[in-house]
Amino acid sequence: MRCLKEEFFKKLAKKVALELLGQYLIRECHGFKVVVRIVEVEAYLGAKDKASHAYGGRRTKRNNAMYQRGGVFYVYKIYGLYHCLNVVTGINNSPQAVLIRAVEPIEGIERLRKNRATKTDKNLTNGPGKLTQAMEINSSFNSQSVENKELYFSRGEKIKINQIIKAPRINIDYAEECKDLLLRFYLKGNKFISAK
DNA sequence: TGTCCGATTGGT
DNA sequence: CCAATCGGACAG
Repeated sequence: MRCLKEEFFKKLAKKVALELLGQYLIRECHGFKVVVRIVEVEAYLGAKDKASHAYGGRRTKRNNAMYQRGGVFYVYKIYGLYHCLNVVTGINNSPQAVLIRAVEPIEGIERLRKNRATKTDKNLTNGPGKLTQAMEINSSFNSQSVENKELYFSRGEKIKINQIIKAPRINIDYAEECKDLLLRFYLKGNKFISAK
Protein backbone atom coordinates (compact mmCIF):
# COMPACT_ATOMS: atom_id res chain seq x y z
CA MET A 1 0.00 0.00 0.00
CA ARG A 2 1.53 3.28 -1.10
CA CYS A 3 -0.17 5.78 1.17
CA LEU A 4 0.12 9.42 0.08
CA LYS A 5 2.01 11.45 2.70
CA GLU A 6 1.34 15.02 3.72
CA GLU A 7 4.31 15.95 1.55
CA PHE A 8 2.29 15.17 -1.58
CA PHE A 9 -0.01 18.10 -0.79
CA LYS A 10 2.58 20.78 -0.10
CA LYS A 11 2.32 22.21 -3.61
CA LEU A 12 0.02 24.60 -5.46
CA ALA A 13 -3.64 23.57 -5.38
CA LYS A 14 -3.88 23.37 -9.16
CA LYS A 15 -0.98 20.94 -9.36
CA VAL A 16 -2.28 18.81 -6.51
CA ALA A 17 -5.74 18.76 -8.09
CA LEU A 18 -4.36 17.42 -11.38
CA GLU A 19 -2.22 14.86 -9.59
CA LEU A 20 -5.09 13.64 -7.42
CA LEU A 21 -7.07 12.39 -10.41
CA GLY A 22 -6.79 8.61 -10.57
CA GLN A 23 -5.56 8.28 -7.00
CA TYR A 24 -7.46 6.18 -4.51
CA LEU A 25 -9.30 7.46 -1.46
CA ILE A 26 -9.82 4.93 1.29
CA ARG A 27 -12.34 4.97 4.11
CA GLU A 28 -11.60 2.36 6.70
CA CYS A 29 -13.10 1.73 10.07
CA HIS A 30 -13.72 -1.16 12.40
CA GLY A 31 -15.77 -3.56 10.33
CA PHE A 32 -15.52 -2.08 6.85
CA LYS A 33 -13.25 -0.81 4.10
CA VAL A 34 -14.27 1.29 1.12
CA VAL A 35 -11.92 2.13 -1.74
CA VAL A 36 -12.81 4.68 -4.42
CA ARG A 37 -10.94 6.31 -7.28
CA ILE A 38 -10.90 10.08 -7.63
CA VAL A 39 -12.37 11.15 -10.97
CA GLU A 40 -13.31 14.82 -10.49
CA VAL A 41 -11.76 17.66 -8.44
CA GLU A 42 -11.70 21.44 -8.21
CA ALA A 43 -8.85 23.72 -7.10
CA TYR A 44 -9.46 26.74 -4.87
CA LEU A 45 -6.51 29.07 -4.99
CA GLY A 46 -6.52 31.24 -1.89
CA ALA A 47 -6.85 34.90 -0.97
CA LYS A 48 -7.10 36.16 -4.57
CA ASP A 49 -9.65 33.57 -5.65
CA LYS A 50 -13.14 35.04 -5.41
CA ALA A 51 -14.65 31.56 -5.37
CA SER A 52 -12.69 30.55 -2.29
CA HIS A 53 -13.89 30.66 1.29
CA ALA A 54 -10.56 32.34 2.00
CA TYR A 55 -11.04 35.16 -0.52
CA GLY A 56 -9.52 38.42 0.68
CA GLY A 57 -7.74 36.59 3.46
CA ARG A 58 -10.98 35.84 5.30
CA ARG A 59 -10.29 33.58 8.23
CA THR A 60 -13.28 32.25 10.11
CA LYS A 61 -14.28 29.37 12.30
CA ARG A 62 -15.47 27.45 9.27
CA ASN A 63 -12.43 27.86 7.02
CA ASN A 64 -9.71 27.76 9.66
CA ALA A 65 -8.42 24.43 8.37
CA MET A 66 -7.52 26.09 5.06
CA TYR A 67 -4.84 28.09 6.88
CA GLN A 68 -3.16 25.00 8.22
CA ARG A 69 -0.38 23.07 6.46
CA GLY A 70 -0.93 21.24 3.20
CA GLY A 71 -1.95 17.67 3.95
CA VAL A 72 -4.89 18.16 6.29
CA PHE A 73 -8.56 17.79 5.41
CA TYR A 74 -10.97 20.70 5.18
CA VAL A 75 -14.52 19.43 5.66
CA TYR A 76 -17.46 21.81 5.89
CA LYS A 77 -21.22 21.48 5.97
CA ILE A 78 -23.26 23.10 3.25
CA TYR A 79 -26.98 23.89 3.04
CA GLY A 80 -27.30 22.44 6.50
CA LEU A 81 -27.47 19.02 4.88
CA TYR A 82 -24.30 17.87 3.18
CA HIS A 83 -20.57 17.78 3.77
CA CYS A 84 -17.86 18.71 1.26
CA LEU A 85 -14.44 17.06 1.44
CA ASN A 86 -11.34 19.08 0.60
CA VAL A 87 -7.62 18.62 1.10
CA VAL A 88 -5.58 21.65 2.06
CA THR A 89 -2.53 22.26 -0.12
CA GLY A 90 0.58 24.43 -0.04
CA ILE A 91 2.27 25.75 3.06
CA ASN A 92 0.95 27.14 6.33
CA ASN A 93 -1.11 30.33 6.02
CA SER A 94 -1.56 29.89 2.29
CA PRO A 95 -5.26 29.00 2.22
CA GLN A 96 -5.58 26.75 -0.81
CA ALA A 97 -7.53 23.52 -1.14
CA VAL A 98 -8.77 20.89 -3.54
CA LEU A 99 -12.43 19.85 -3.45
CA ILE A 100 -13.12 16.18 -4.17
CA ARG A 101 -16.22 16.36 -6.40
CA ALA A 102 -16.70 12.80 -7.61
CA VAL A 103 -15.27 9.33 -7.15
CA GLU A 104 -15.70 5.88 -8.64
CA PRO A 105 -16.37 2.91 -6.32
CA ILE A 106 -13.63 0.26 -6.48
CA GLU A 107 -14.14 -1.85 -3.37
CA GLY A 108 -16.78 -2.07 -0.65
CA ILE A 109 -19.68 -0.76 -2.74
CA GLU A 110 -22.17 -2.57 -0.46
CA ARG A 111 -21.28 -0.16 2.30
CA LEU A 112 -21.88 2.82 -0.01
CA ARG A 113 -25.29 1.43 -0.98
CA LYS A 114 -26.16 1.00 2.66
CA ASN A 115 -25.45 4.69 3.33
CA ARG A 116 -27.36 6.20 0.41
CA ALA A 117 -30.74 5.12 -0.91
CA THR A 118 -30.45 5.32 -4.70
CA LYS A 119 -31.71 3.45 -7.72
CA THR A 120 -28.38 3.39 -9.53
CA ASP A 121 -24.82 2.88 -8.36
CA LYS A 122 -23.75 5.86 -10.42
CA ASN A 123 -25.73 8.08 -8.08
CA LEU A 124 -23.79 6.89 -5.04
CA THR A 125 -20.71 9.04 -5.51
CA ASN A 126 -21.16 11.41 -8.48
CA GLY A 127 -21.22 14.63 -6.45
CA PRO A 128 -19.38 16.19 -3.49
CA GLY A 129 -22.30 15.87 -1.06
CA LYS A 130 -23.14 12.39 -2.29
CA LEU A 131 -19.71 10.88 -1.86
CA THR A 132 -19.32 12.17 1.69
CA GLN A 133 -22.70 10.75 2.62
CA ALA A 134 -21.91 7.37 1.03
CA MET A 135 -18.45 7.22 2.60
CA GLU A 136 -19.51 8.41 6.06
CA ILE A 137 -17.30 11.48 5.95
CA ASN A 138 -18.23 14.35 8.25
CA SER A 139 -16.75 17.27 10.15
CA SER A 140 -14.87 14.97 12.49
CA PHE A 141 -12.20 14.81 9.77
CA ASN A 142 -11.85 18.59 9.58
CA SER A 143 -8.23 19.60 10.25
CA GLN A 144 -7.15 15.95 10.49
CA SER A 145 -3.99 14.82 8.73
CA VAL A 146 -4.28 12.79 5.52
CA GLU A 147 -1.94 10.35 7.24
CA ASN A 148 -4.88 8.97 9.12
CA LYS A 149 -6.07 5.43 9.70
CA GLU A 150 -9.73 6.04 8.84
CA LEU A 151 -9.48 8.28 5.76
CA TYR A 152 -6.43 8.42 3.52
CA PHE A 153 -5.18 8.30 -0.06
CA SER A 154 -3.14 5.76 -1.95
CA ARG A 155 -1.40 5.66 -5.32
CA GLY A 156 -3.41 4.86 -8.40
CA GLU A 157 -2.36 4.40 -12.00
CA LYS A 158 -0.76 7.35 -13.72
CA ILE A 159 -3.28 9.39 -15.73
CA LYS A 160 -2.35 10.59 -19.21
CA ILE A 161 -2.72 14.32 -19.68
CA ASN A 162 -5.02 13.86 -22.69
CA GLN A 163 -7.50 12.02 -20.48
CA ILE A 164 -8.08 15.10 -18.32
CA ILE A 165 -10.82 17.62 -19.11
CA LYS A 166 -10.40 21.17 -17.78
CA ALA A 167 -13.54 23.21 -17.14
CA PRO A 168 -14.93 26.08 -15.04
CA ARG A 169 -15.88 25.24 -11.47
CA ILE A 170 -19.47 24.47 -10.51
CA ASN A 171 -21.91 26.69 -8.60
CA ILE A 172 -19.63 29.66 -8.06
CA ASP A 173 -21.58 32.27 -10.04
CA TYR A 174 -20.79 34.79 -7.32
CA ALA A 175 -17.07 34.64 -8.15
CA GLU A 176 -17.15 37.29 -10.92
CA GLU A 177 -14.08 37.02 -13.17
CA CYS A 178 -12.83 34.00 -11.23
CA LYS A 179 -15.82 31.92 -12.21
CA ASP A 180 -14.39 31.28 -15.66
CA LEU A 181 -11.03 29.96 -14.50
CA LEU A 182 -10.46 26.40 -15.66
CA LEU A 183 -9.93 24.82 -12.26
CA ARG A 184 -12.32 21.89 -12.46
CA PHE A 185 -10.62 18.74 -13.65
CA TYR A 186 -12.15 15.38 -14.46
CA LEU A 187 -11.41 12.14 -16.25
CA LYS A 188 -12.69 12.17 -19.82
CA GLY A 189 -15.72 9.97 -20.33
CA ASN A 190 -15.90 8.74 -16.75
CA LYS A 191 -19.35 7.58 -15.71
CA PHE A 192 -19.20 9.10 -12.22
CA ILE A 193 -18.64 12.75 -13.13
CA SER A 194 -21.06 15.08 -11.30
CA ALA A 195 -24.02 16.55 -13.18
CA LYS A 196 -23.70 19.58 -15.56
C1' DT B 1 -29.12 39.32 18.84
C1' DG B 2 -31.20 38.86 14.03
C1' DT B 3 -31.05 38.04 9.36
C1' DC B 4 -29.26 35.86 5.37
C1' DC B 5 -27.32 32.23 2.62
C1' DG B 6 -24.53 28.38 0.53
C1' DA B 7 -17.95 24.93 -3.36
C1' DT B 8 -25.74 20.61 -3.00
C1' DT B 9 -29.27 17.48 -3.81
C1' DG B 10 -33.73 15.46 -4.90
C1' DG B 11 -38.23 15.92 -6.32
C1' DT B 12 -41.83 18.70 -9.39
C1' DC C 1 -37.83 25.36 -11.05
C1' DC C 2 -37.77 25.12 -6.02
C1' DA C 3 -37.66 23.47 -1.22
C1' DA C 4 -34.89 21.28 2.40
C1' DT C 5 -32.29 22.81 6.55
C1' DC C 6 -28.84 24.84 9.73
C1' DG C 7 -24.15 26.47 11.25
C1' DG C 8 -21.90 30.29 10.69
C1' DA C 9 -20.85 34.87 8.65
C1' DC C 10 -21.73 39.36 9.26
C1' DA C 11 -24.24 43.64 10.30
C1' DG C 12 -25.95 46.34 14.02
